[in-house]
Amino acid sequence: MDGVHRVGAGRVHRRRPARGVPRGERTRPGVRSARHGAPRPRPARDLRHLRSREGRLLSGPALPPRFDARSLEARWQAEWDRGAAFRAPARPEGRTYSLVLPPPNVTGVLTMGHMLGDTVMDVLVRHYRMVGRSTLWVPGLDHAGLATQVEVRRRLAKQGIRFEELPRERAVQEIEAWRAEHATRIEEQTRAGGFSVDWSRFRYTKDERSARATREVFVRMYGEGLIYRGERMVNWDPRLRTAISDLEVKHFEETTELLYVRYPWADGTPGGLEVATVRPETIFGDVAVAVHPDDTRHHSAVGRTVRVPMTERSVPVIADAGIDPAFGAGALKITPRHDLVDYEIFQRHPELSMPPDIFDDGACLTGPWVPAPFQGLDVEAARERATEELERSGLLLRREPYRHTVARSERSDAAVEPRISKQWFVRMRGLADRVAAGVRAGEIRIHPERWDATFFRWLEEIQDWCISRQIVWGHPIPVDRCRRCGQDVVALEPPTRCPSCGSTELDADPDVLDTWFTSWLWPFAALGWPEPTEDFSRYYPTNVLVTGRDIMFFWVARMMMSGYHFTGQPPFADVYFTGMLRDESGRRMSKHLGNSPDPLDVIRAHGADTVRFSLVFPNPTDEDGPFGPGPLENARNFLTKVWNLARFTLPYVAPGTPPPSVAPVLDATSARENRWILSRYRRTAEEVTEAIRSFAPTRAATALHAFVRHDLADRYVEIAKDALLGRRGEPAQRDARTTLLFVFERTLKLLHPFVPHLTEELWHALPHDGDLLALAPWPATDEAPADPEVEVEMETILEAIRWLRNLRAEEGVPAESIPPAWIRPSGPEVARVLRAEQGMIERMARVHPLDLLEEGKPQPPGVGSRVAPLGECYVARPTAVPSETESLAREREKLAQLLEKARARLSDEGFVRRAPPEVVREAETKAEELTERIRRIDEHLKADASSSAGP
RNA sequence: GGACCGGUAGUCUAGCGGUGAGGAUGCCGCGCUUACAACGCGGAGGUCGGCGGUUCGAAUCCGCCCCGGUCCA
Repeated sequence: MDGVHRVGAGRVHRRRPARGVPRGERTRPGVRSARHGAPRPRPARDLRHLRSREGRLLSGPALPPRFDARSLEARWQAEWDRGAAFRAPARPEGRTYSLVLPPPNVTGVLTMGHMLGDTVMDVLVRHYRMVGRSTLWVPGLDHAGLATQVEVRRRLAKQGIRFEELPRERAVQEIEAWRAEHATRIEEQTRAGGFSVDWSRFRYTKDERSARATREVFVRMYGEGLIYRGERMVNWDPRLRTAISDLEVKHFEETTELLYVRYPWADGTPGGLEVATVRPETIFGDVAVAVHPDDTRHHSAVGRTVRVPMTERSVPVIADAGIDPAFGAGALKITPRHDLVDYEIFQRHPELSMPPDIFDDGACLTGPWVPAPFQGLDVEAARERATEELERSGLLLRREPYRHTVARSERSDAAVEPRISKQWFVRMRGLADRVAAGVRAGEIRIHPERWDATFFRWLEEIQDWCISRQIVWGHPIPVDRCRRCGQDVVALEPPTRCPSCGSTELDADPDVLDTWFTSWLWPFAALGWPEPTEDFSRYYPTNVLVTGRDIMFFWVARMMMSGYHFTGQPPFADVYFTGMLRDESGRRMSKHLGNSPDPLDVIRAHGADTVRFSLVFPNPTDEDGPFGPGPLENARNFLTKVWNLARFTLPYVAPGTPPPSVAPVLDATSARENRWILSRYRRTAEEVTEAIRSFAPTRAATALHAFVRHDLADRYVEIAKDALLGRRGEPAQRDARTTLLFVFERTLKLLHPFVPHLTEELWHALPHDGDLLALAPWPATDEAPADPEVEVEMETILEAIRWLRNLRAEEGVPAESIPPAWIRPSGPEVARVLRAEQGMIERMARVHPLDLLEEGKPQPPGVGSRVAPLGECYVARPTAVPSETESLAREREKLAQLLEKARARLSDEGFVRRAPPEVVREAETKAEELTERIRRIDEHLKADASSSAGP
């Protein structure tokens, strides 16, 4: 039976009970067993656990000392599935909360970065689900056209197959095979994380419905004039032989050689123009040499003609203000087909005509203008050959190393060849303006806000988007071209004859669409658009989009454009950008670097909850931060703490105890710690709720972590033990038990969005109301009373405990001994509180008896002392120990410095006159308090000196 | 070349005009205590990147510089 868990078979209902309907009979915690942890190294501990386990058996069902994350998580994931807990209702009642999971690329498997985003989304979704919203989280997958084709091409190359040589159909088959493998892995990874997506709504960007949406959008935009076909300068990837968009180009600093080449005068006069270039192989495409009109060095040259080196062609020298006179010798060769700047200059000079292309699709020299010896050479070879040739002919004046930026294709790493080419484009200006206006108006909010500026700048500088790709894998461009009259036919259904000439000879456009041309429709296409589906009408617009900053422009901005344009609404109300994870050596984790571990391995090793928590705490989810053993261990320790809190709580819950439906009602006679922990709980509930709703998951997790560890475990539980065990009478025991159960149960609810599996397990071990914690109501934040007075009082008490413990440690009081102690309170209020909780202080500080000294009474003999803000503290010394003079003197010095600072401020006229009165008063009080404490230290020092001088 | 973001103990962070600059982790000391050694208690550790300025008062606001990162050309 070892390791087998039974979770109340038949207790989990298929459906969430309709709201307002009384819930079914309360369930009792099931009996469960679990594998115990690995054998522990120290025998002493084993003994203790044996004892504790015996104790548990007497008081009811026990949780094992350690939890087995793997079996526990698998079990609850199965329960959630069985209960269809995350299936969004087709006809939601009340408010909805919806979002799409950024569909991961089928290119590979998920990285830890995906886990981060998914965790943030799940925190939001689970919270809003518990709040009672009808939630829909749509999972999906992106066909990632070019990226996937590159991966498959690489895999085939390893088998010695050239992708380009495969027939189109066969190529698509290969890619489909790849997709099938990776889709499974990606789903497995997502499931392992326990993310509450609605798998029944799963979509793929290349399924039939996405194809329809894509086609619809293209046809519509073509009709509106927002899509056009044109001959323009594009980024050409010569390795993949396709155009790519501006965003798919990355710039790198590289050092190459700058050549100074003489273009001889065409009329044979000696000399010529000195032209600097890093690309001598493009000389064959030159149509002119340009200089700046104000450049006096070249005034006489303008209008003359020079011979293009290595050719017999002559070209004019022209003047253009676009030339930088400081570059090289101030003269630039103009190659309009292969450089954007040159192209722009060319367009300003109608006297020039467009030359033929000198490169083929693979960037090898070709065409009528290229001399025979250069025909067929690739860029590298041609550059080398041209340099040699120039040198040989004496036209190479000099060469020097030159640092400049080189454009490379993101996918293939090949140097991008700017090239004039006929492609399909989307007109972006109007779309971008609508988005900018929407974001400015607050229709969409970006979190963290600091990314606004980056976002707007890009929208302002936006260029038209090249959407056609000369590859296999993608949605076909829905255009047919008439072979007879050349007319483009753009229609939803493939046409049979040309509408203008009637010809039936039509050729489908061989190109496919950029993958983002489908992805940008995701928030509504994933909900069924353009069909008027129930999901679309009820769950669109979505509430939030969570993703990495790296696709802010690729995807997020474009989704906003398409959302506004096609649905008339922003696709989501909030955008949240997560940070990037860094590995142990501080490098960013990325697919590219291959330094992200497989999430599935990490989850198997540590458990999904541990991984999730380590991703949100302590490093902010919206900033780059480390992921590795440190954060993981931290999270694991915290979860163990929660587990053990449950083990502690359970024995105090008598069989038949009802679930905590309301906060315990505690009057002023109830133990102070109970009122205190309720108040602290309330503040935590408020903070957690507020933080989640303001997209600050880390702040919420931090608040929970601090509350659980410091307030609940370290303080409340320790203080309340006596009462819980019944040593303080039955009413006190009842109060403590009710309070503990309430606070712990509610804490599990607050923790659930972060660590769903563990909390689900523990919640079921306690009295609870409902079938699944995942569907339980989120705690109302005003359920428990806030009691600021008690919080202040407890602070004083905890301070006293801390000072006494500190004294014990510093005076070398043996751990097992319980010495007498004294406090001389600094005021009546402190005295009142300390007197009221003398017993608590004694137990917690391990002193006995604790007496409060009145003002003027002498300090007891043989004690160690400290002067704390709340008063003087004394603990009997174990034996004769070294004088405390030294530490007291150190303390005095510190206080004296502070006092000096305070006095300096108070004697500053500007401060007294201009600072707000309450700040001045505060400073005065502080100075008085410090003076008093120093006076008392001085008294001690005097007494000490006289006593050590004595016998 | 143009911008943007960040720089707080060994590490990660909170604070964003008035605090004795919080917390986590790591480190050191002590371990009594049947929830927990994956733990408890205590401690040490900081010129808040540097220099100027504004202010009665600056980690916090402004300017310049240095370092790290990112985006755009």
